[in-house]
Amino acid sequence: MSEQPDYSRLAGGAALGARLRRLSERIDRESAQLYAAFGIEFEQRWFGILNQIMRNGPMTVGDIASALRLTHVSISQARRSLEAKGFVHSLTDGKDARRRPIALTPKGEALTRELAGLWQALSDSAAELNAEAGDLIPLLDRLDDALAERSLLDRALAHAARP
Amino acid sequence: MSEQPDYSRLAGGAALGARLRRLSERIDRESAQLYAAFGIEFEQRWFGILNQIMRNGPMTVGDIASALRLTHVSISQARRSLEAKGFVHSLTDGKDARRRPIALTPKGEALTRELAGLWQALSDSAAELNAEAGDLIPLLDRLDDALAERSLLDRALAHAARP
DNA sequence: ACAATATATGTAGGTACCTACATTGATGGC
DNA sequence: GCCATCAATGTAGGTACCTACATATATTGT
Repeated sequence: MSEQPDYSRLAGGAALGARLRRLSERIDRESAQLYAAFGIEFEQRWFGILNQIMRNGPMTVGDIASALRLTHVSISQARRSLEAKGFVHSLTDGKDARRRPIALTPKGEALTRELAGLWQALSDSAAELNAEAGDLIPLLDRLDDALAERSLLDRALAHAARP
Repeated sequence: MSEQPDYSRLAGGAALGARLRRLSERIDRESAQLYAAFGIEFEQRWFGILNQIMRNGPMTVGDIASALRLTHVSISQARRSLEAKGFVHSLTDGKDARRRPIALTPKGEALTRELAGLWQALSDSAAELNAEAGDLIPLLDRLDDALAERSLLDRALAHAARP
């Protein structure tokens, strides 16, 4: 079984989703390995949330979800695990009892300080990869825009109607 | 909560994994919606496997895994569900009893014929998106190459060592 | 005032992958 | 010939998301 070609690569557009997934899996996995190498118990899905709270102070589930363009469910689930580990706690909003803003605990603040170097290293490495790939990121922006303009589903329905 | 900016986009390299994941989730999800819209019970993860068998005839789990650059485990799990639905069946290899090549059943062949139009529509739509994004795919190739050259983990460890 | 509706959050269960480990069968050295 | 090792596949359990649905609280119309 010597060196088979990469068919997802050959397939072009047909495998676009698979390729994006494969790359994101790899990046998430290697990020996890980096934390493990330093003996830090950290889940990559926490990154966006902690990053938001560090920038903006306590934020609600809904606000974090729309900032990160994820569902509120993902944020809610991540909060539960962050809370279980003691890195965040929930505040109460005097005006609206439905809102329970997420805030860092002292332990959470210590974690963000401990991780600052690794986050910088990951960010630098990603920037390096982006440069070696010929500045991929602006094209991801444009793909986001193209999908916002017209969804893949809409496009595919149109193509399927008049093939 | 009017129109928040997309922070994963603003974050540049730091959120590269998250962005790739978000895009792949979206593409997978909308593909699933397309199949559902036509009342066809099809899981997107089956695509690469059926595509390989259609091109090459019966293939083993291991060969499909290396062609698609996925683990044998993913292929093995997908086989189980494809087999349960009656779309594929397992052959025996006279020379090596460990190998159990996966082959299409007549029902599986009928499925591939039924889906040919939708697959073409998805492929055309992805090509259209790729063009609107400024020809993203060659840059994904280069990102794959850059990671093969030196992993994100290696790079991040180096950056972390001398910040 | 209060029902109808909208918003914030949560739970259950699903998806497409993964790592770690187990099992079975082939193969090479002695 | 047979044991050690390697190769092909499978199982258990995990990850970072998701949709569909449920609950609690606020807001709006009459």
